[in-house]
Amino acid sequence: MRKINTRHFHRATRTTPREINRQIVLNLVRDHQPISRADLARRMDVGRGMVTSLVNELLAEGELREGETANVPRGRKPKLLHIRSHDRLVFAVDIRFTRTYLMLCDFDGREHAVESLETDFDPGTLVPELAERIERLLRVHGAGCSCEGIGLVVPGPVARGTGRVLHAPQMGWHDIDVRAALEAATGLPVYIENDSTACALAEVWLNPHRSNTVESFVYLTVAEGVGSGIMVNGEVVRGHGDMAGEFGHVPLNFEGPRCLCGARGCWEAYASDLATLARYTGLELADPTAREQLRASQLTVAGLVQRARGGDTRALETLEATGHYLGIGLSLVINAINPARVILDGQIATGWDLVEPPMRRALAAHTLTVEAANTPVILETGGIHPRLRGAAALVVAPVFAAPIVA
Amino acid sequence: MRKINTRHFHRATRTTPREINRQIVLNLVRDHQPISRADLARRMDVGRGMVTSLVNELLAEGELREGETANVPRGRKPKLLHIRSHDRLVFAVDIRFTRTYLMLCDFDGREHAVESLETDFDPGTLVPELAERIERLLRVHGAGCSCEGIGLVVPGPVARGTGRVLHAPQMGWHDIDVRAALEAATGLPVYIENDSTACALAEVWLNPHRSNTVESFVYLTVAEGVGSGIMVNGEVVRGHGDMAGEFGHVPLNFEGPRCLCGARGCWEAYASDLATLARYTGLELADPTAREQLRASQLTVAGLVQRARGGDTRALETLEATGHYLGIGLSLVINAINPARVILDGQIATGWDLVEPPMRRALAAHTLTVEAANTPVILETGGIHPRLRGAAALVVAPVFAAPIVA
DNA sequence: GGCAGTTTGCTCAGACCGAGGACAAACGCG
DNA sequence: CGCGTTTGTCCTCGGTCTGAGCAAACTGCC
Repeated sequence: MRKINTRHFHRATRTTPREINRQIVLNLVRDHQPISRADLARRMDVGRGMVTSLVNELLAEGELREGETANVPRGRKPKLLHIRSHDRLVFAVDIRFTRTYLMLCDFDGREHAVESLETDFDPGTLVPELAERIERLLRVHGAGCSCEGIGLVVPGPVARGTGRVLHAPQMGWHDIDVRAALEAATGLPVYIENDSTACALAEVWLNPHRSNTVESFVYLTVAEGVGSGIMVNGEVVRGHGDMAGEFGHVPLNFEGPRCLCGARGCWEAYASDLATLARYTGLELADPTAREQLRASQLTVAGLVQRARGGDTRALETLEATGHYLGIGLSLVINAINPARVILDGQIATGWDLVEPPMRRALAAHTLTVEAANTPVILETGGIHPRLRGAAALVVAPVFAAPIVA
Repeated sequence: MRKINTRHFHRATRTTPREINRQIVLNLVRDHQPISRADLARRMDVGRGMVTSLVNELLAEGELREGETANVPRGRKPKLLHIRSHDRLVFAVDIRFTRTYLMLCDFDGREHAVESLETDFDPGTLVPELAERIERLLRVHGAGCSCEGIGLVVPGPVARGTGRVLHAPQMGWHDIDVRAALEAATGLPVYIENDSTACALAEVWLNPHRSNTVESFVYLTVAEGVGSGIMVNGEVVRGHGDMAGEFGHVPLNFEGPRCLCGARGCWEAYASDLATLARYTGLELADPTAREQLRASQLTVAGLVQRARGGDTRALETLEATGHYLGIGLSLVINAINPARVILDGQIATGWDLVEPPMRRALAAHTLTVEAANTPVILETGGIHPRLRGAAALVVAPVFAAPIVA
């Protein structure tokens, strides 16, 4: 139940019903392809005549494609409809601290080519290099195809209106307009979003397996830090200053250990991979030299899981502690948002059988109902890097999104 | 950008544009009344002809009312339009632990009559008594008026689909269907919601003063416990199991003091009125006899504020500590949701000048940007009980809500 | 009082689109 | 080949927006 904003609203015109039904057809084809016109008419509860008219429009626009005819036991054989996806290309770019990843994929998110490069923190160097690679990939793989745009994922909050990167401490970026720069350099439309939010969007827009009825979930990324993308009522939560989803820096214990952000007892300081490794090695997370030592040691959480499985009891205890803290942080997420599920991405997932029991115990202690405590946690198994999928989703989503009315 | 749910969607029909524009007219009149047809046409950017047609429909349905003619410097004088509100009555019912409040108001939320009764925990006794009082009030005050429905607010989560009260520990209710009972007893439509959510809804639907463009805020109620209603992207957050907004039981410090819910270090255990008083008196919150002692002492937070102003340094320190804990809890809310503002209701607001500085310091320490740390906190000054206004909003909102399409 | 200019509210033809029925095409089966 | 079934298209009808045109109402000025 939404209130109509009387300062900024979208009046219905003559063409509004068609825009709405057009998008419904598009989404029905996407979710049930291949599908016949008659089947669409049944699912939409309209006459076949209207479907014909809508489909013809979408075929003319190149959104749909008519495929083979189906074999049915009785009657005329239907011509099946598909989303036109194989010759529509999308670039996904994931800018990270160490390396920047670049994927060329089609409209279904199917990977065509992936490459990566060392991240240059200066946008003046990074953007031209990206543009050059994109142009080359398009020449090599994009024969006879159209390119719909570039999805760009950055490690920090992005201003929704302007597309400027507000704050990316890892890159040393403050209020940088990479989007406009890349758009100018390539001539393609660029969509930008912060990493966690993009992963949540990918879960909705580029996940062929899971049901589309889940309208609220939290996408949690546990790596050097803890990031989260929030989906509520079917829409991403960006917040007033585009700073929502910073669950990594909620205090679990305001008398706890120092976090990199300067505060005490942030969730990150307990449950991130760095925190887990620091606990195992006995190093102090807030100490820069200790962090350097940690990096040099080549120790990873995945390695810790292997050690634990190999009989290293201290590794096991460390992981169990991480599970406990993960549960306390999750209790906070669940008490706040009560999502239908939590999706977890990170190396910690490789040892989930070790981590989950203490996590569930902590969750049970800090949530109000058993249903909340049993909120499903789904491990991200994405073959493709989830963030690249998120970047691709940025380009795909606007095409299928519900029209804005009222 | 919302994805269309292909299992459950709302197709556009011939009448969809009119439904949309009808609601827009209704909302424009509500926000700018009194307003002329010509002015509506200008605001909507349509011809005056269409406005005439829409308005005639709304007049016939009794949603609008034609009032006096305006005095304008030039040209024909317009006939001004109003929402028909004075002869449309709404009952608001607020069921609380000690007493149950009952308000008769009009469609603008203007109070006509208020009364209260001792709360009987047995719905079999409470509902008939409510129905009797509602019938009597309608006889006395409702001459020539229609009654649009009853808004019912309860202290606990409500199942969105069925309207059953899932869990109201104060009342000893578990999975109780008060709504159906009251509907059967009165013959009026009953809308039910939990108290915090209803307060948030009232802020959107029954607040003539504040701008309607704020699409995300958190309504915080600090009393015996800490409750919260969350508004994000213009819609209330109920969560998957209708348990969202339980910020009161997020752990601030998992090694902290025991909370009534059984866990340790809940926000409630630090910042609720009971927690503040316990800290002042040195009593243990988790101990039932201490709680009884506290109740018997007649000490309130408002009283504590007076003592602090009178020079009681320990009262001042206690309030400042509460401010500190309030800030830590709010940092959590702000890191998670990043709302445009926080609305605060509770006795603690009477001493806000004492409480805010330590609150802001704690907020600054635990949020990532200065904008987030400076999130405005607005004190609820509602003359009418905010929860009664929330109950009334439940009846009013559906009339003005945007239609559901796609 | 009469006239010009302005604003409001209403009417009406035209265009767009959904609703629903009619019909040809395509196909399997006896 | 005819029958039944299913698909896809066509066409008319009615609801809604669109935009122009017009009468009504009002002020100010001559």
